Amino acid sequence: MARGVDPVSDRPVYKQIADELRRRIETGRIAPGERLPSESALVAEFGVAHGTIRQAIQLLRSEGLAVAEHGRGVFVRNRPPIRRLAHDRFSRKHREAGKAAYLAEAERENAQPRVDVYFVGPETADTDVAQRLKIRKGSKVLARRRRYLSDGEPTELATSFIPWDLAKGTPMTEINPGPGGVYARIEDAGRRLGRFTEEVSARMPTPDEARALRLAAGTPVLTLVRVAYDVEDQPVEMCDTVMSAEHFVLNYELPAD
Amino acid sequence: MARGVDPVSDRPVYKQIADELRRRIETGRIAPGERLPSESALVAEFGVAHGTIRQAIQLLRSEGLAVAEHGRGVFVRNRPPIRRLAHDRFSRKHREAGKAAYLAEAERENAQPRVDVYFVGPETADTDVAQRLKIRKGSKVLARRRRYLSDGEPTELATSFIPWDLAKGTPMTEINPGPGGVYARIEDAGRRLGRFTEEVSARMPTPDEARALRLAAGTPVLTLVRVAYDVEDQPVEMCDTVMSAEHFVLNYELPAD
DNA sequence: CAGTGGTCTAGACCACGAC
DNA sequence: TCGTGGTCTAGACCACTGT
Repeated sequence: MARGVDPVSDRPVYKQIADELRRRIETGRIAPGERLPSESALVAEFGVAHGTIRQAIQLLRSEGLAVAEHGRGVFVRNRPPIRRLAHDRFSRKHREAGKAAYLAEAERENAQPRVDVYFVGPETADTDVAQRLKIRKGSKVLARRRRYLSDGEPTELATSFIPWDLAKGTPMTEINPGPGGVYARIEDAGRRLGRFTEEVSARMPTPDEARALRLAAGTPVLTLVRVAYDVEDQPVEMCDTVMSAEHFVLNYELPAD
Repeated sequence: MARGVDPVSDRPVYKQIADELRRRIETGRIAPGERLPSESALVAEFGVAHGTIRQAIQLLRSEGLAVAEHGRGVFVRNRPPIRRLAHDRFSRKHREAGKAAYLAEAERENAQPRVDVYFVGPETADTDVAQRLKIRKGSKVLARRRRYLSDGEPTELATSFIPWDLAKGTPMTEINPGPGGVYARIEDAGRRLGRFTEEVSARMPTPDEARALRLAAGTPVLTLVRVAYDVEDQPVEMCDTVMSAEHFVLNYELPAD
């Protein structure tokens, strides 16, 4: 054993090696974006087996400190710039200016926005959707499944559900719902919006989500379920969102009374 | 190779085994809380090496589907009941009823609340704290570091910072700040609260956080930074919170205007 | 092509929990 | 004590990236 690892310590060797590499990253000795020594170099340096080095690197990857690229090397993760969702994201003034929320946001961030629309069409409401929209399970709803990208990098998967009676025959059923987005069309249909509720949580992504968001292993997702209510407090839309946690900080404001 | 795994497939064997086990979990063939077959049983069943089985199980653990207990076995994770933070968490009516936010919450959940106070005393503001409290970096602040538990299970780590001029000589500097909590004492000091902002994000825990919250490997944390402002919009407190993501759903309400 | 990370084997020994 | 998961070795071969 060459340097830094104590084979008789209680702490497993692979964790000691991870500690040492983590130290190098945190002190900037290996800067963000730089490559770690290759596995074989680390085998030589620490005098351990290939598998042990891989365990150490696996640990750093699960901590989100490093990303491996097959055939190229293991690199120190450079944290991408963070997007901030303001609490006025759904303010009427943006809708009236003809901007959907994500466009208003992208403009503020000077990022190139893109939306991949996966599916727009009728589906039947499952238990969760039905409960939140206060309709019967199995009722027809309009589903809009899409992926948002910023400067080409996927940031967010979103699915909206709108009661079919409200959506049918309107531009909501089109790929592009027009200026101001779906919320503007809901107001066009005479349902003035009153409030939104949002439920935020976090978890590890499913394999599908990790692929669609191009997430590195060990990156969690933020999940957000938003329900829009009209001024009579009837739910008119719900939106289920899965976000790459690294790209987002969600901002909220609460009154003290 | 016994069943289910195709050694010539593109998909690595360990992933195929993880797929098969995931299927058993998702279909309920192995119910939440139940034990998976032991590693040696799986070695026999799939006809692969020990290390390959461990890779498969590692994958399930990183997805949060299974937890390993040394010497006992690997168990299907049973999702714990979820706590919900209402948006009226900091309403004046709770404060006036003499309840700190977490107590009002625990009461609603019928859970046994506990707080471990790690430290209460003066510290100097770092860049982030100073910026949010609009004070000079290095200024003296009161820090209150604590851990919240619900029915004995740790759920949340929180650190509050209060400008020293506001806190000194008040019960805020005591372990127990009295009925209604720190926010009630801030109002006692003549700074009526006007609003709160909250910033929510998610990430993987540091090793320290994982230990203090007794997190299973592969469980992310929600982080929340709250700043309290008085009616003159001066910041009076900030609170940095790290929560076990499994235990929390954060609820917010947004106006449409 | 050489060098990188990714998968897999066969075996050894250790540490923990329950009986 | 026995069965469980955890660590580690030494070596093989594969898949991807760059030149």
